[in-house]
Amino acid sequence: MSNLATFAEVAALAGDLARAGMLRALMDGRALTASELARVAGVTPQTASGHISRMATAGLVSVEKQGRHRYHRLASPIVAQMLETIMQVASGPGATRSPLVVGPRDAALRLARTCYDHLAGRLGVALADALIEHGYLELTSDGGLVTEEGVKFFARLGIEIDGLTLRSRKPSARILCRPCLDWSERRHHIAGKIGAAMCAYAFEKGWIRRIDETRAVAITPTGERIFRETFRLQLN
Amino acid sequence: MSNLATFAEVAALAGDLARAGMLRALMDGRALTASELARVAGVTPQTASGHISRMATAGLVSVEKQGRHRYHRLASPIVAQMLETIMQVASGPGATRSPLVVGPRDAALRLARTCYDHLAGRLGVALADALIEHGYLELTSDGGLVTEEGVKFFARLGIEIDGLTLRSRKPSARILCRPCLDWSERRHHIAGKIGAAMCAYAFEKGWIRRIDETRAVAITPTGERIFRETFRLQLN
DNA sequence: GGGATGGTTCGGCCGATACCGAATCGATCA
DNA sequence: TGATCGATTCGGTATCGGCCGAACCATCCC
Repeated sequence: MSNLATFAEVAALAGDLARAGMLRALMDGRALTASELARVAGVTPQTASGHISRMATAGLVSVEKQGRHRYHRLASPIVAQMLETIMQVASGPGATRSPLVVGPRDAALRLARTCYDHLAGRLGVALADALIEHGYLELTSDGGLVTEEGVKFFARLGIEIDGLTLRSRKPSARILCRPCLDWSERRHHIAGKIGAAMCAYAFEKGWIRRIDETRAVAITPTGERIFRETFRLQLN
Repeated sequence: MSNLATFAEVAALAGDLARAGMLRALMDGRALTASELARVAGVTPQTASGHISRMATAGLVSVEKQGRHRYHRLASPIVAQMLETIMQVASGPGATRSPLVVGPRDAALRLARTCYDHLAGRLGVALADALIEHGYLELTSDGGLVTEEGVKFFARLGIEIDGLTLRSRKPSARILCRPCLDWSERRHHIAGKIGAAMCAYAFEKGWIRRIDETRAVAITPTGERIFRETFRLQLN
């Protein structure tokens, strides 16, 4: 087959608790140093170094030297998608719904966070709901579609994709979004190109900002207004 | 998080060579007995039994008792999609393109096979190419779309989805296909609802049939004609 | 019931690997 | 140039988990 050994190797890499922690930390698309990865994984730097080099040779993460630091990030969106998909399976009906104490930081994560390059959490799900509600977007389990009204809506906002405004494309000819199951909400939110573009735009316009360089994001007063008035969504 | 331990558990389950072999064997959507799984994995029945029970409690496979046999299948399409995605990462640029001797059975697999519930191999890729070529289908990395012409084409053939003919649906409102990277061709073929429907239809009409109860399928003379004349594709 | 077949449980062996301490390499800064 | 900090390499230990042999349970058939 497509080399079963390689398949097992990749899965096994994600199957170690320490490495899984590192990969999860990289899920937001940012690059982290080896020591940061060691810290999030709860292991010593030398152990982390070994893990990282294995993941790098397997093509899971890419390394970029910068002075005496080494920045690591997920090698490609495919890897992020793989991790998401494994999460979906792990969150499935078989998963033991452990009550699990929810700390304040976890609460922030549940409210809004980045998921590789797009938005997730209550914000992400509510955004998806609102866009679908108003007929700007349609989602199925297999893919998604921006409607003609959606094209106009995004164009009005000035959201660009691949350097082109949506307006310049044939409306029905492009699939730009992909549903992505949310682990905290267990509902779909918007990934794919449109998801990434919306997320980037929200950061750029100051609607949201990162909390302490984590995956969690806070909604700014401006964002609060925009999300309520323009997107007509209410978080609670 | 969405319980990191559960995530690692799932990945680790796929990360063992014997279990990976079993999962691969189940990828075509059929149900296999414990002994069959033991054989494909190259382990003794008692070892296989342990593997199976672990995968069952984790929600990767489901078990169905039938007399003194136990039939195992992938617990859900999500699991199949996870395996596919891991394959994609494993087939990535980092993968050692081992020349790997190709046996006759492997050759059949490369020509045409099922991939969970849809068609893959040269046939699957050629089919996707032809449908896109004639404007019946559009694919991107994030999803796919059946065009209006495609809707008419499938309706003419009589292919139904979810019990409804495609005709009865609004053309642009449904995304029914999902690209799925082919490990042998390294190109996309058609998964999702439309992929599953086409595959089932091809079996039903006798265009293709299974070879020795494996994933490999043979193209019948009828199928040969249909694929050439109706779908206008040439395999070689 | 007795035999055959599919499947599972138990116990012990053993190889793989995650982990850390200590030492080393490389780059930055005083 | 020495000091510092990030990162890696090496060696040794301990644990985890895959594997099989043997025994046991369940179902079907004669």
